[in-house]
Amino acid sequence: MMEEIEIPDSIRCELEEKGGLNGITESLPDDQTIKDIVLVARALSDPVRVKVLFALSVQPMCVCLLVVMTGYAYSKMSYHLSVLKEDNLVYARQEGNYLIYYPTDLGRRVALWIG
Amino acid sequence: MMEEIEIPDSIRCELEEKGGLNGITESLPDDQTIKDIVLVARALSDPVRVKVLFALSVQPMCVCLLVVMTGYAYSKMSYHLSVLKEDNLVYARQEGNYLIYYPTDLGRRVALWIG
DNA sequence: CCAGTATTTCAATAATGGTTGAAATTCTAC
DNA sequence: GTAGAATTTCAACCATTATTGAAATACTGG
Repeated sequence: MMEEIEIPDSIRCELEEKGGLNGITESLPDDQTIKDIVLVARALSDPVRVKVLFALSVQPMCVCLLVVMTGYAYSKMSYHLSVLKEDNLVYARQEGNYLIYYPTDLGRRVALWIG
Repeated sequence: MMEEIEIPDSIRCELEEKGGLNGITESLPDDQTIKDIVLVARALSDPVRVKVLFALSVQPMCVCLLVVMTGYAYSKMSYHLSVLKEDNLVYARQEGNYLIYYPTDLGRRVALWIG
């Protein structure tokens, strides 16, 4: 994959100093890292999920509290929790009749991070 | 909005120390902040956009280079650039026949941030 | 003004993600 | 084991996002 391609002079110069397109490509995060970033980004791409992640970082909660907090129906909340869970930002522990959701380490870091 | 709701003891106690649901709700980021987070997250929720943002943070480029770098068609790349642009992570300047894309300050910060 | 190159826009389609309400699951307390 | 509460799952539907190829735009050099 070579640069036999017309590009403006202003760029050609800088680009060659950096090892051309190949040089730049090699300096980028690897595919797995990018995948991980995308997963977290997708989990945060809905306002209720961001809110829930922040809230759980302050205080672990059962679903019934999250339902009251957001005004969402159980099934809707459950869907959004499943997205957060799949992407490893929260996890749940059963306690009696209740499921209590907690942020994972990653979830806590992300919440701090963007807060 | 009150906590006249059944919740497990293990939570009730901690929760009340934190001012109940209302206390927690008030400690969360405001709606505008959450909206901003969601915008950035949506922009990063596709691998090619993440890659492009990183690459531009190393070296501003015309679209033709991004097309070579990714193997994407122009129209596809153009679409993804428009998403990054709308969400204020990149901007473009015309130079002769070329459009050169640069990261915005926000874009640069985000790239550092998640790198 | 003409031809050519770089890029965007558009409309149609495909894919993914979110919402809904009802039914299923899992636990508890009697 | 039955009844009841908390939560998830499911299928159907709606909404948003991504892909495609063709046509439009905007610039350059002659």
